[in-house]
Amino acid sequence: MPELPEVETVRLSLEPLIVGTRISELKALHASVLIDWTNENFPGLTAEGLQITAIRRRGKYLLFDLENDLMLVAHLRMTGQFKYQQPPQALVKHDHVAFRLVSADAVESIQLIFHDTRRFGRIWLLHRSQQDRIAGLKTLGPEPHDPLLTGAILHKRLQRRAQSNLKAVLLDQTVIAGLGNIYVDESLFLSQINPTRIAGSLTLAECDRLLNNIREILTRAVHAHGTSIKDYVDALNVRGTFQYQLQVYGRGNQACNVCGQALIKTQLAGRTTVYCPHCQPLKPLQSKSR
DNA sequence: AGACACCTGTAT
DNA sequence: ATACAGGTGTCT
Repeated sequence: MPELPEVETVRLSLEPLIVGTRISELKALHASVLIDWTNENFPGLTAEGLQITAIRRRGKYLLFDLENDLMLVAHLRMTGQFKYQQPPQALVKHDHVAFRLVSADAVESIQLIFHDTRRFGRIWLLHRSQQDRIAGLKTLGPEPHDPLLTGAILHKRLQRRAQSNLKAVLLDQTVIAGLGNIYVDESLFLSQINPTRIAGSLTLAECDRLLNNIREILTRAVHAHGTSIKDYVDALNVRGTFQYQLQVYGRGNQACNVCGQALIKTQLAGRTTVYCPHCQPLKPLQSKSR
């Protein structure tokens, strides 16, 4: 479920609650969800007893920095969720990893649960030096808001997969980090670019516009605390509200909010894709200029 | 590039 | 019973 805005919202909700706390217990309730690499190269190192010094985000990954150069890296995939529970509560179905945290003054006992119905999500415990072993993290493309990323650079990155569907290329995390099915469709709609085009066909001007609109959509979505269609909530069980601003995602066959024409629903790159055939024409309407 | 796999829940 | 879901890794 979660894309960049949802992961960022989880990060923002956790940051004031857990940074500075100490992990007193880390327990895997389902073995496959917690991947512990510390013993392979750093026998004896454990997360237990260590303080959480920061929580960062890279693409759709959450990075918890611990003392002693250890890290916890988490990916929520489709239905993963962190639950901050203070006081601690009884475990429920699909709770897979349980943290007990102790506040900096050692007074409060906090429970942090990784809960995931579909169990696609993962948490890695590793030393900083082992980060590159997470292939998806190592090969991650630029952050959409990286000031070094420009329309020209996006254009160049699209050229590397020039013959592929634009939709597929924007979903590729090695091209640009953090976009998923919702925000690709919304960004393309705002940019008036047809998702069925091949990536190599975008002009430099279109890449400038697209990057600006990706940033605009992601910024708005973070301000709205993400999109909650079904499962997604932040670490305090709060739903986002960006679903009320969606223009195309989930609106197949409905009327376009801009022109009133029926939105097209199709499959691209194996994913349901919705766009407006009038507002996102294959041939730009205004391309009379030269 | 595309199919399939990983899982479970929900809607039709 | 079948299709589909906010993601990604692997194998044709």
